Amino acid sequence: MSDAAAAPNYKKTLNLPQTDFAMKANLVQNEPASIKRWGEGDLYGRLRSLGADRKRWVFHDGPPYANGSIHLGHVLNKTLKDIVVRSRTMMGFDVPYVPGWDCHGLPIEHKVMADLIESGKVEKLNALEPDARRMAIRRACLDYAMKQVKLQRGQMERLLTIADYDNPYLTTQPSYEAGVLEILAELVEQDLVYRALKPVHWSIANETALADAELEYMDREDLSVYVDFEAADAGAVYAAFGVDDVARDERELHATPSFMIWTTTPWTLPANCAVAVHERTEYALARIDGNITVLATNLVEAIAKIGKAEDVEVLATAPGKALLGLRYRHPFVTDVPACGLGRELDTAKTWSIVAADYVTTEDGTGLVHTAPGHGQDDYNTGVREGIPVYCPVQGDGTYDQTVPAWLRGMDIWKANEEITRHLTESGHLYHAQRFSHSYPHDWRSKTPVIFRCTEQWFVAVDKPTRHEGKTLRRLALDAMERVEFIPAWGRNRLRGMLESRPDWCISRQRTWGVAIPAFETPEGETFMTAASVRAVREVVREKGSDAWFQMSPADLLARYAPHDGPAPDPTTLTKGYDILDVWFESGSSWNGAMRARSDGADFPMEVYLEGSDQHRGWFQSSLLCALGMTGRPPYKSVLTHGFMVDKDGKKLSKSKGDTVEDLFKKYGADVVRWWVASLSYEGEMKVDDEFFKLAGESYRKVRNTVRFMLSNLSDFDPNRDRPEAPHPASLDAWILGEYELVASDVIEAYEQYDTKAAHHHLYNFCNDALSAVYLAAVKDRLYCDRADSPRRRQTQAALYDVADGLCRLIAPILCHTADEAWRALRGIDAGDARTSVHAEKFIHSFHTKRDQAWPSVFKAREAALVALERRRAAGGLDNALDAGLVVPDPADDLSRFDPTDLADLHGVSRFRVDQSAKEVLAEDLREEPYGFARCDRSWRRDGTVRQRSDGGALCDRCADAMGV
RNA sequence: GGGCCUAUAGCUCAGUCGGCUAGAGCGCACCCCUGAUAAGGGUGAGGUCACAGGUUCGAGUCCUGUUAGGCCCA
Repeated sequence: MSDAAAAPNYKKTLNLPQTDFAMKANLVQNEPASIKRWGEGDLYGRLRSLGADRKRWVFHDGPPYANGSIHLGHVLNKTLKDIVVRSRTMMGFDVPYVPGWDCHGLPIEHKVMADLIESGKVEKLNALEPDARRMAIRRACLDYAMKQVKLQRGQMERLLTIADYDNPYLTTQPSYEAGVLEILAELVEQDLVYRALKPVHWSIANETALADAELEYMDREDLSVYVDFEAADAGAVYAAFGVDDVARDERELHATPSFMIWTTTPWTLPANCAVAVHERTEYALARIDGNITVLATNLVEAIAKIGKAEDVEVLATAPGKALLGLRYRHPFVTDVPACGLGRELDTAKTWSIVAADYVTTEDGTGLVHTAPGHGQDDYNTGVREGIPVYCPVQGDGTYDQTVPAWLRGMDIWKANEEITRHLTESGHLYHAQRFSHSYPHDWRSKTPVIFRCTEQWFVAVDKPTRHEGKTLRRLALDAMERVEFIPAWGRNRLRGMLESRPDWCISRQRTWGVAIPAFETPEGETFMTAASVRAVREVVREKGSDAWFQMSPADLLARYAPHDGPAPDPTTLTKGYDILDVWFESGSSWNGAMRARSDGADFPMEVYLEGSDQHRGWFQSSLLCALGMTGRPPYKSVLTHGFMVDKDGKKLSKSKGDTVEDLFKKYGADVVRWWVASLSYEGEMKVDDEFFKLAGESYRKVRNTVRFMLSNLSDFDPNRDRPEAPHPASLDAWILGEYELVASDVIEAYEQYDTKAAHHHLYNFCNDALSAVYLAAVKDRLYCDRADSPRRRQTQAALYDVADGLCRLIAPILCHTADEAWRALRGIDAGDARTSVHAEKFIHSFHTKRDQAWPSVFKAREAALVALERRRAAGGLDNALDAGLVVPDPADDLSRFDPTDLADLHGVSRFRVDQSAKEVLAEDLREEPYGFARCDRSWRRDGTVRQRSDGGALCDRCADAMGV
């Protein structure tokens, strides 16, 4: 009975772990096999066919823009969506998921035009008739967009997302375009669509409006002028500064004050209609070399210096708020036409002081020259205040006939000098100087662009709709109360934007999009009614939006029925060439994609899930479109996520870091998804190579845990070997109970879209409950018991159930690994593409009965492990199997448990309960007077160890297993 | 400049209605095992809860301000 005796090598007699499920995941190679298998087995189609008796839960994909490779933002968004879709499916819902792409719009047109210019084809193009030219551009755009869709689709599939990729919705599909025009018709019918002026960047050289992407900012030197606008009512100005008539007399303030403005575009002065101040800025009534003028207090000194003034005095100060409503006289204009289509004008406000919060005192005078026809800010102010949106500049850069005679027909750049000279002569000019600044230029002609008002189409948000007579804004604000926002602050954010948003400008002067089907009569009247839009819609439904560019007005209106109302003779009409804002298109997806495919059944959708930038974009455009047509919001819930930042929390630079494809190659999609699931997506998320490495390590922990379970089930057949339900005090009952707790936590987390919590619970279950506790404890019986011992089979049954349940729980996140593991567990043939964990439901419970005293066991265990560690540190007792534990049990909780189970739970050879003990005693079994020998096979110390017939020293259990 | 949001251990995150000594995991240190082995296990050290005020018997939590950062506007 000596430990040192040469004993047979028992390793081969153990039931050691065995599995084909590799420790090394090799995701880069194996994930594509899963994708292929899911495709061959038509997983998406099969999930739909499962859905016959399931409740439908419709997820609606926001369409990414079809341009370029997907980036980390797409990875985040698509992974979160996929986790939602897969988890809701496994909860037992029918969750269709139609992916979409936003295919129209400027970025694509821009790219295509740049390519055409580069390849020299643009000359040929320009020689074509306008419609033929537009069609040539459109064909090139469509071609480009389809390539991008194909590229992105492949990358999204590589991310292991499941969707109806063979049947996506594209904003270029005729049926989709018809759905867009349907909404437009509904809005037109309610008289919500109107035409009005709006400032745009305008290229004089090309006589066209430009988009932001077509601008290049270059330095330019302009004449900047400080101009005095004479007050219309001197007394009112003094009063605003608290200087009453008595005080004026006393201080001999008889001069008429002026308001001093500053501008770098003197050519816009003829269009001046107001002066803006900031309500909270302090303004001074100052005397500068005899002239009394109003300007921001903290700029008085600097401006006096610029004009080389010698005598400067601040007479009084007042907040900007006090100046509001004061009138002034334009230095050379006496009449402004009442222009500003679509809005009532308040002519009394022309040439008065108004408030604007963009006014600063960083440069200028603190009083901002406001020409609503020539600037975005100015325009917004003009619209808000009801002052004219006056634009006397024509497309060729010359003034029209509404300006003073000396300016008519003059080129605006020449006018800069002329106006300055005129102001000098009339005594309105305080100072003029050259000023160098960054100024937008036309990217093609390299000439400076101007802001100029053009006619655009708008959707009114403050006009009554047919839905209880409420305005779109009112409907939208009301809807905020009914929609669920995750996180909740999304509601406030959207509400704030809805409260302050202007009417929606839905037109663009472009080619790549759905044309606004407006006609013009020979008299210059616009013809667009609900019926005419619907007539065109029917043509578009069949032939696509190309029809607008290919067909005559008469053919486009062929479906226009007489009872639709009087219409102009179609043969006299000409077509308009504005296209719809792409946000109007994507905002119609609930109709053009989802309702169209379900006969109207899939509305409203359960959830929209996009980045927080979409509060301004898709969440809002979808909401307005849906409310306008149906009176209802298109979604029940809005879920938003934040953006990626670098490891220091700074904005992510586009050029830095790995591409998405690099990530798939370096880590595999499951690791990337595991990382995404761990993020606090509601805020900013830090991204760095280091985090993917960490995610890889924690992924491996999960994978190894699953692998260990699988490897101990190689000889287990659940149909053949499953015993009765485990005893409540057994380890197996404990782990099944733990599984049920984690399943409940994880499923609840999925329900609440809390991927981080799901990730956390899953990882901790693998790491703690399984790896550190249960699997460590049951190793001995799995390895050393007779293969078919009831105790071993009991544990295998628990392992099988837990592995089965766990594979399902991780499936929405680790969709490749889960399927691979689950198939290994079930022994599914590699060629069988029709079986997948993703078609299964979550397992909530095994109806396990657990002993109430388990918490006491783990409380005692904590103390016992500390005692054991102390004993080890004291020296001589390194191997826990040489140790025994004597544990106090004052409440008599532990006696119901099997001492062997408890010993296994602590990794020791013997566990004894002593009700009277005060503290845990870790004893060295080698010092036992009776001699606790070590079993050569199980390495445990046990009173039953004896020399056996095969020459080894074995415990009874091992002797039985060996049959000796 | 405005709206919305974020800040807790070296890192990623919990922390409910304001209430015991602020918790996990990773990492780190030390140790064990060598029959999960490019694995597994144990113990331990880490925090002025961004900063400054305020409310309260009591504040990580509520209020105000500041700083840093993000999204959207301007």
